[in-house]
Amino acid sequence: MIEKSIEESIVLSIFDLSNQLKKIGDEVYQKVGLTTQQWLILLHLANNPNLPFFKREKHEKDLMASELADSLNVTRANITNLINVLLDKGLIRQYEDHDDRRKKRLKLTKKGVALVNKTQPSRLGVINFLTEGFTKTEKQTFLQFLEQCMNKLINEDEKIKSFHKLLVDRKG
Amino acid sequence: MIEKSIEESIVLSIFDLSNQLKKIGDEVYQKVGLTTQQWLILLHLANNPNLPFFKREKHEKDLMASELADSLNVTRANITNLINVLLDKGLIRQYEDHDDRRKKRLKLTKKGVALVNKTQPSRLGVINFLTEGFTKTEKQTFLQFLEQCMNKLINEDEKIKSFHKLLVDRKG
DNA sequence: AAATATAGTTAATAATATTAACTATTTTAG
DNA sequence: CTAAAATAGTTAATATTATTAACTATATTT
Repeated sequence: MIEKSIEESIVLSIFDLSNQLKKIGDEVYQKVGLTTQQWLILLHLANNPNLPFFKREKHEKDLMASELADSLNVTRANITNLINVLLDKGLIRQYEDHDDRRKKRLKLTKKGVALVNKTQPSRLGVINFLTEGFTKTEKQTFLQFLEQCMNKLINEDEKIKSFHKLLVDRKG
Repeated sequence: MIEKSIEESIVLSIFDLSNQLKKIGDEVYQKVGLTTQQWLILLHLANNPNLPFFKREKHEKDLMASELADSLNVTRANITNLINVLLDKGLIRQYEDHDDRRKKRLKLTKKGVALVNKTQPSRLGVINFLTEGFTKTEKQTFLQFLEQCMNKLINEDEKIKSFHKLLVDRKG
């Protein structure tokens, strides 16, 4: 019998919640012909300051595909495909970086900006509805908690893998 | 320019964190030939009390495929595939419900139980490491927060869709 | 100057999941 | 009590989402 644990409950709930949010997101964005991943790219190009990516690192210049790959935790090849869809739809445009001609930087078009602006109120409406009833302090603690988890996952990679070695070494 | 919002930061962080956790999970479970989804099924069949599913509803009898589909938020057809892999690996077994012959109930085999037990310490090790440094009270508040979000997503479906109608109705 | 690294793309393919159609059984409603 | 609807599971075809590996072009390092 596995024991109750707040910590495991939290992690499993985060998983579940993220899943549900993604499902709902997919349903909504489907109406404008996008997937949640494509949508996230638009949010990045809109410089949404609430994205964890922008909390980790500041960006002066427009983003490029490899930075999006980093943030979304997928391959560059995958980003190429996602970007092509957004280009086709005229939501973003691409231009070459004059300082480094390997790089292509990405920017929302007017149409892209308009779409983000149009959807932002209903996005925030849902988000505020979901999270209402907690104090600002509680929410801040909550956010710190999430950010700590993320930092550890990113910066203490080796420590985490050491836990898993227990599993693999004495297999069977 | 999109404004800073704790609430949006939280939601985007949950998304990001879940993603990272899934990636790490996939890496680890790959070593025993499983995916994160297959792993989650094992956790369900082990009656892990920390799964949101078991907090929402109590289950006396062994689970069946359609209940897993509910919990994982995927189609039954998908569960059939996932289950077949686990059956092939001898980690679970299936038996017919005598009261309702449409139903097939699922159970961990000895091998399945052994695998869950073997991996639980390293899973909990990582989880405790990630979440350390917060008080029990803070963690409880956090969990309540997550559970509130989930409840609203599940029970107040219509309210949420009403936000999105803003988006679709005045399209363009 | 040569070797290595970075950015992006392409083609083939893997994985993950969905839809639709079907069988079998049970429940509901007239 | 029967006909219709609902539930459980499966199968086959397909969609989607993502990865790997090989490649070009450019920049950086040694």
